Amino acid sequence: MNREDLANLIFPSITKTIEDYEKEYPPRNLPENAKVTRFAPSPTGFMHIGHFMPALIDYVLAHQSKGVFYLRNEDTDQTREVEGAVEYIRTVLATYGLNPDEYEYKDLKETKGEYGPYIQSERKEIYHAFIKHLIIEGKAYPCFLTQEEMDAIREAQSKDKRRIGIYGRYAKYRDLPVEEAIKRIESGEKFTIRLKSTGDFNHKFKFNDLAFGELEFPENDIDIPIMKSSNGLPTYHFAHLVDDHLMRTTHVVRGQEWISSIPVHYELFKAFDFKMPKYIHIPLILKKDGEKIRKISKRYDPEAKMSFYEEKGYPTYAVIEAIMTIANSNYETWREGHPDAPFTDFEFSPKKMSASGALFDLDKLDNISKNYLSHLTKEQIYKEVLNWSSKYDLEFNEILKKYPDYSMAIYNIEREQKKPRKDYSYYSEIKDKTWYMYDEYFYDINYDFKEYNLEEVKKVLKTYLDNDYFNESDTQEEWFNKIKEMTTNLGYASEVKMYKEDPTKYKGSIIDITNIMRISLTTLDNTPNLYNIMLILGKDRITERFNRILN
RNA sequence: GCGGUGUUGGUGAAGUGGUUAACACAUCAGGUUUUCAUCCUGACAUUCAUGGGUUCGAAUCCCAUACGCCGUACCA
Repeated sequence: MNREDLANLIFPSITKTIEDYEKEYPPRNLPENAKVTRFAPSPTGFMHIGHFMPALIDYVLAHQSKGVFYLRNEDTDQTREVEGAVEYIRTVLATYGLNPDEYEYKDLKETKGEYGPYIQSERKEIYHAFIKHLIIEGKAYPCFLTQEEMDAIREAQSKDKRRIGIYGRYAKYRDLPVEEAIKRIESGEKFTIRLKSTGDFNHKFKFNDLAFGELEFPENDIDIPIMKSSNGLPTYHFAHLVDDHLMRTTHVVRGQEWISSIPVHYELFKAFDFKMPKYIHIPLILKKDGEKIRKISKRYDPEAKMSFYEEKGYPTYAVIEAIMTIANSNYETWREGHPDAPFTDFEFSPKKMSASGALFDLDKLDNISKNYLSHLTKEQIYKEVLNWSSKYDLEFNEILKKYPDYSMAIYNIEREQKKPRKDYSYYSEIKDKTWYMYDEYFYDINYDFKEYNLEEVKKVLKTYLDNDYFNESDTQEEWFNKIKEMTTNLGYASEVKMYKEDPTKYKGSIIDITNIMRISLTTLDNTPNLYNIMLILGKDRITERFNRILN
């Protein structure tokens, strides 16, 4: 009996060879230097910013080289799989405009691309063919170590301060005679398939990472599992090898946490004599937690999840900008020179990527977002808030639908000018800053007139109404002159300067008068320009709101 | 423990032997304005983790140390 018998025993139905698959998935016919990238998430039901960043880079790289960006579903760990996860990933990608060129959406019964299946659990026989090949070649073997035995090994190694893993003398079954292995398998013993490593831990090799530059590692000498006994699916490492080779991936973009797996991947590719793709390991996104710095976590940091940005209502543009800024240090400078260019025009350079992890700065995001929103038209803002509120604030959504023009007028305050106001950073903030403009929200009001006593407040409001000062056709100057007139009549200084020169001569200044009016109309002492507010509110509302206080 | 990798202000960072150590965010101060936001002006690392060296000259080159982070699963 030989290794071929062993291989046939383990994979009786596998008839295709790796050469068959080579032919089935030939090199892609793409322009020179076109990059083939992939986004390969596990379907765990959420999207972490640490996954989104590589996806964004994948997309940029593929698109600016006229290559291919494909989506691969890495569902080899079915215990972690969550229903609807792929659908969710598709939605997030679509939201940010990162639609893959090749994919497989089971729920939609939609597939695109010639290099599928794009779902790992559907590629089982491909992996098996590759594993079978390895077994025949004597480069992989069945291992009968039980979980308990492995735990014991680990414990002993850790106690003796040795490297942990199944290697050297710990790899008990690597030289098991074929006959023996066959006997055990035939008797129904469980086994995993391990790589028969040929590496020497004391021998180092150099590896070039596009982001980190030259790295040095000891060779892998661990007989890593390549096929799980639990479900016959390959481990990540093996699936990476097979899929990225067959799908003709040219560039693998992934988080820095994978850097330590390079020796394993290096050996795996060597075992088949396949060319390795280029690797771009990207920095981790970190989080400052008090004094400590750690990897951002979905559990403790809401901003780790992409849903956070969606719920809060950050424009996708701003999120992409913020992440690009972290990803490539010269992005901001580029953006200054190309304010209207799509981000895909930016020539992404892995070399310009910082090697150390970056703290994600929400203040910076706010700033980017604020600037972006300030340059939208009132129609655009309205449309976006409408869209956002339709998902996250139905009540507000109803009000917006009821008063489109009115709402747009609010958003337009000091907007159509060279340097527009910057009021909002995200859509959920808009309601917080405009609620008082809507009668629907303007009830059960508690006014806080600060240092102004109610009698004085009433006097001001009454004077304004009695003189019928408000006229909707007044220019801002006319409107203001009337207020000045009232100010003087009531014994206040109509110019702040005058008041400052000699405060004893006046009851206060025009600031006090406008503030009293402002609080009366909005309950707030800081709002956009009062003239604009009043113009939008209109005479009836002004009268009604003033009278509310007078009575 | 072992392996890897990193360390320039509160944050993202530029910088590769000679710079006042860019730029942006944040913060603070002053000014403009009817408040706010905007806007304008200014401040904000004598110092590049620490200690040694090399050099006329170092954040930049070399060595050591410290610390951070990642990995070390039949998870990806």
